Amino acid sequence: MNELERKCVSAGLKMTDQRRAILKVLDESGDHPSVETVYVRVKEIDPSVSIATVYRTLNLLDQLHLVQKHGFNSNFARFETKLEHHHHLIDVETGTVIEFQDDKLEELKREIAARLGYDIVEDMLELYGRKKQLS
Amino acid sequence: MNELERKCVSAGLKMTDQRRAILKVLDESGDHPSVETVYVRVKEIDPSVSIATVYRTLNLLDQLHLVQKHGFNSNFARFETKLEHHHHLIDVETGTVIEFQDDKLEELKREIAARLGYDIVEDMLELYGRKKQLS
DNA sequence: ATATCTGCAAACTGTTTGCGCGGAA
DNA sequence: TTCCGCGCAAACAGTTTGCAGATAT
Repeated sequence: MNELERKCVSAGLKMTDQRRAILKVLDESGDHPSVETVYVRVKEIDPSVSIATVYRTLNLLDQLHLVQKHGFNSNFARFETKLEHHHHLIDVETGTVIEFQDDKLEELKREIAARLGYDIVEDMLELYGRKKQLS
Repeated sequence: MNELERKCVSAGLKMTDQRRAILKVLDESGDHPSVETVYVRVKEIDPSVSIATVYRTLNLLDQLHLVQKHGFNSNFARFETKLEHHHHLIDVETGTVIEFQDDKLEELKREIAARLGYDIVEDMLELYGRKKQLS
């Protein structure tokens, strides 16, 4: 029973085979899979799972804050299980995604929002960059 | 003939009544209207315009970099004509978008990217917030 | 026992596209 | 005259939902 599963149980969710399979996939995914990708991976474990269940479960986990739902400027959602707050730098040449975190940035964001009269509920910074040339 | 219209002509687009109406609406919109909103505003000028044309024109303008297309964590696109670099704070309650710019932020982003060995090509910060309560 | 969960298929939403007519250049 | 652009309706993709049966607790 993995961490995610434990949290689901204590959130009062019934632990079905389908959910166990989905949670296993999420737990083992180091990337940012789409619903379709999660679905494909889940079917390798249990081919009977329907995509409707994947959608329902993913949305449920998102509401429980056990996964993070991203838009990534695309017309479909992508998910990650890493819960610590972080941001993404995307290498425009290779598509590689680098995750980062910065305390000064966190403080500055809060400061900016406060100046505008808001409390931050959520936020997202995406840097698109090219590797520096060593000249 | 507004700025947008001039740019369209020099990009080789044919200037039809429909496009003129859409460009006028965009030019006069200080907010970040959705396709539907642009459509409604355009119909006040010319009720015969179809929503397909609004979609086609908006996408065209986006490709020409004459408007900026945003996702804003929503399932529909929103547009703005402001082209100068800035970021957005989205009111999660109302959907209102507030624009901001911050020099310290610009420097910090550059610093973070440099630390990771990158030069920024493009970037996007979105803050989702709730109005502070005056306690 | 019973409330929750499931698969299925149909519905929904935002968006795109093929078609044949019409209008800008 | 020649494309390009248009309105219309159908198609599309991703996602959600009503239903009736199945299952975890």
